[in-house]
Amino acid sequence: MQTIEQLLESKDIRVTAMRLLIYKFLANKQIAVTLSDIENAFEKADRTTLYRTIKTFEEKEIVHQIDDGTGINKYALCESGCHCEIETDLHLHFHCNNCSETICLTEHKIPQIKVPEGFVSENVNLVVKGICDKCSGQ
Amino acid sequence: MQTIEQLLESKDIRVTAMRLLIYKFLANKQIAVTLSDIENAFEKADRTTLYRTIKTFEEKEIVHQIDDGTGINKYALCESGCHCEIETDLHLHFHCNNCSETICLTEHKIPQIKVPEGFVSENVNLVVKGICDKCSGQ
DNA sequence: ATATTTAATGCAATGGAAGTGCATTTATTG
DNA sequence: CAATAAATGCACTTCCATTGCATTAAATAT
Repeated sequence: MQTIEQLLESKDIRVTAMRLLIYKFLANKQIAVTLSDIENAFEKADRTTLYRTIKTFEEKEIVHQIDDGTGINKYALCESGCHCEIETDLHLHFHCNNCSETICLTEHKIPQIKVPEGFVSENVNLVVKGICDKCSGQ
Repeated sequence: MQTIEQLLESKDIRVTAMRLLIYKFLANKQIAVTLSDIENAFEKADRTTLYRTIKTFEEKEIVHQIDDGTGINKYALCESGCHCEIETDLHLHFHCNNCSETICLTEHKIPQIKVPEGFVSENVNLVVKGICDKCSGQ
């Protein structure tokens, strides 16, 4: 079990108080969050810092960005074993039309998609929209 | 073979010069277009008109909106037999990382996606990114 | 330990795209 | 031809993403 500090260092990310806080915030969330979500959680911090922290995490593959079709970028921590850079490991995301939450369905891998002759597939984005378990249970 | 006028009327859309032009513009494109693309093609027209025309077409199921992950909405004419409102008929889209064009792969239907217990799937968005046939042929 | 260098943070501003309210023009109906 | 309804054009607004630059904090070299 490695500490967050060790994890960041192993990815060549300098450890700062802000980064630790943001990491912990993401770790506590089960859902993908927007920059605004983070902003609201850290009102004392500047939005640019939060933005750049997330971008750093993304580059270093600590988080992955999710485009769930709402037009607003969301982010979620990569899990251990989440090789988001490898095509065959992509999981899908579920966006709830009721509560607007976006959830990583990590265990649901995206099936191999065939593309026509001449096309080269590098990446796949799959978002299922509907009603999530919490909302459908009402 | 019905005329564009007849098509629009059959969908309860009033025929105007602008709408005919925009329809023809879309029909001539093999790729999905952004509002800016349309704007550039019709510099004399107001952006709002183009925007609302596209929205009208979308509501009446003349075009479908595509979210290809670039953050910019794109639109493409529905083909005959493109029942974009029916989940099982969804086709996938291909976004070229080289030329940034987005193409409807109408013949490629999206496989049935299983979601966990309690989740209700209403809609699926699948975008494959990579290199398109034109760019890979270089 | 201190100077030097490098990276992180904060502030201000910009730009792109989506969307809305209202006045005006154009088309449709009585 | 008058009355009504919809389409168009203009002016804004809002929201989010992104960048430049000055400042502060951290890491490295001396």
